Amino acid sequence: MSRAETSRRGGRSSRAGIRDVAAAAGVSITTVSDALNGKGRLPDATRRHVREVADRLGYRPSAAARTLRTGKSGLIGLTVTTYGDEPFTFTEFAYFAEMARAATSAALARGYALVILPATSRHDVWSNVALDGTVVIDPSDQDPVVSELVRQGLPVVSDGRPAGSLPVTAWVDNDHEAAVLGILDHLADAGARRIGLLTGTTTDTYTHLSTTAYLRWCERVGQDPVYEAYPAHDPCAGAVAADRLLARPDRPDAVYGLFDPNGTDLLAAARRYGLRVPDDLLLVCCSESTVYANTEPPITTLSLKPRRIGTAVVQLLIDAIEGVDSEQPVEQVIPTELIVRTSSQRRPPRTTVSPPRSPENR
Amino acid sequence: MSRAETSRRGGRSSRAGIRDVAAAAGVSITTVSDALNGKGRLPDATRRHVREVADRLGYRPSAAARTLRTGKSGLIGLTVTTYGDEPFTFTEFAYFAEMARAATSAALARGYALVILPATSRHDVWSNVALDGTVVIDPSDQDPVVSELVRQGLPVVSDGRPAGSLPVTAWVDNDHEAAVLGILDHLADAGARRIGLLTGTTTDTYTHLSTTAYLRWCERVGQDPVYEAYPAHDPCAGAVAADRLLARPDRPDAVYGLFDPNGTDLLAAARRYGLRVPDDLLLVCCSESTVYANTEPPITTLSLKPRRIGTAVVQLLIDAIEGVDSEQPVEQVIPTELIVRTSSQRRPPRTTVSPPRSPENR
DNA sequence: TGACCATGCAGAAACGTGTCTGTCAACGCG
DNA sequence: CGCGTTGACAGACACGTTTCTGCATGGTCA
Repeated sequence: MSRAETSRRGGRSSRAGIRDVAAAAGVSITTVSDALNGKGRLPDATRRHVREVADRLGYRPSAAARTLRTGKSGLIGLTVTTYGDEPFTFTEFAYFAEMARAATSAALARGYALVILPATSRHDVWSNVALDGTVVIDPSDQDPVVSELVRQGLPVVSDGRPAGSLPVTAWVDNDHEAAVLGILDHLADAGARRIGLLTGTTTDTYTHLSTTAYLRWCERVGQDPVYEAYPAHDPCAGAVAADRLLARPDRPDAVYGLFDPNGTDLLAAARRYGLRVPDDLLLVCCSESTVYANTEPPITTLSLKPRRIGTAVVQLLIDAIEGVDSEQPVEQVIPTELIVRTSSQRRPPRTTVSPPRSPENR
Repeated sequence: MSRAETSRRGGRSSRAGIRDVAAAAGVSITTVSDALNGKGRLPDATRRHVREVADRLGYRPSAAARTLRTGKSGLIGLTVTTYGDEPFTFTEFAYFAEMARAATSAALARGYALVILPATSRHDVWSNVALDGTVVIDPSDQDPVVSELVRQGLPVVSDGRPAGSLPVTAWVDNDHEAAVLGILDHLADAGARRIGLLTGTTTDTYTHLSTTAYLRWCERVGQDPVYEAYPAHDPCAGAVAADRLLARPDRPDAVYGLFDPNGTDLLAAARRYGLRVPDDLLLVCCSESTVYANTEPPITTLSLKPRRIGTAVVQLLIDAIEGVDSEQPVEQVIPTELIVRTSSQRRPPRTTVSPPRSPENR
């Protein structure tokens, strides 16, 4: 007791520890711990007394000590794949921003916090933070980071179905093939005769699945594929690719762009070539941005529902962390949403096509 | 030694600890720690030997134990102000996304990781994570979180100059008054006779400083202020406010919008009223989005340079954490950048639009 | 040859918490 | 009255590091 008092380094500099609270309340360390965590069997009077003393001393339990003892840190890693020199692209596109935001909210609601980590990092950064689990966005084939984490016994949940035989604990994804087929059918219904695709050169599963779905659709309906691919992380390359697509001799009369900026790029290219949208060219792109509601004309977009994905990923991960053997499948598919606007309707109905939605789309 | 061996809970489940490495290498714990951290005075042979054994065992030091011992976690909190029910708005606007991205990169480069935390949270989330310091975006007046953190002795650096007497360690901001004055002068030079403002109803310093700068400019040049204010977090309200501004009897012939979506909203409203941009209406808005390079017409934007701000904030914070008494001032002002496009030039320069190239160019 | 220092390494004390084990008193019951 | 049981709490250990202190050894110099 007096030892606990004097073992403090003389000064009052250090924050109050559990020993100080115990001494001030006249009880033992065990009682303090039990009282604050609601664990043991204590009379309410003691519990209240200890809590009041702790508040008065401004006691905050040490997160490091708690983590060391319990083995749980309450931290979840959030990893995004990287392109080029920048440590990560994070929010090149609105998708990541929305997804990360939803994931953070969901984690917070269950008492966890998110740590942003780069996929390509030296081990020192990763091992410097105690994680309970990790969310991986779009893991690449044979991702070494994922393998290492799984080897350490940490749960890993991925946004995007893992390529190859990546041993993730669970994953969440859209049905990209169904989404692309739906869009192509939608465009064909609107009168498109030759549908082009603006796609990427990267090998992630989203690009791959979408492109092969397009190719298979073309084969089925007997249309020659018309597409341009470009490195998706380079916005300038996107504008150039959009221009090239509309400059082709076999110019498409409808285009689906896989990436967020494709809409404005295609619109600008169409203007350069004197093509009217939707009269001469139908347009759809995959985007989470609200700007496409106010462009001239408004552009039909496919939403991957990143909010729902981010939430689902975190729920799955925390369930795995806390050992809740959820009976749900470890693979979860989130439906996409096609927001139909003027750009994909050859004969725009004079009624408001999409009812004025509230900003809150749940 | 044999005790360390048998004290492991029998199974091989647990990860290898420093004791296991020491035993396997035939040295003491001290030697292992020194060898891996490059601390003590050891012959290179021993150092190499220990490192090799550690690698072979897949040894990863426990971040929790290290944090508990050293008092440094390598974690930096990132807090953004919240509106309404959602835990935070994070990336309502591209600004936050860019800023957070730059901050993460800068932190990673110095061996730190960022933890996303909400400003309005119960203490349990905050005290569950051991932070070395915190970045606060746009702290509100008398922010209780900031006060609490400072009281605990943690460095706090804010993005946005702190309102009131908030005791932050340092802050970084733009010179918003100068930026607004520069835009107003730019618009006046382009021939604007009556400049309107689209502003917010919130009380953050950005909105406040920008609005007062506008009002003072109006007073100086003898123009009646023409502005509409709306809750900036509600995108629908922004569209409505833009419409209202252009529907006024004293309709402005130039508008500056303080928030990111104002550009497209104003453009849509102008179209509704048959106003041509820039002939009938000059337009500038504050945005980090690249979509304004490809709108019709392209819109002049003011960039707050969030990348530079995010980097500067983190550098300042880590300097404070590591006790680098930087001789730099604790207040750092980042210059803004006006990206002049067609929408703010009454006589658009003869931009050589790339002519429709022949389809044959490969 | 003894004093002294540099070198290479081991032992043990923290860091602050959660929790297992155990003690002590009171109490019901035969 | 003896004894098992239960409630309320204290003591002590473990979590896995970092680091302070200290011991042995061998070489150098007076």
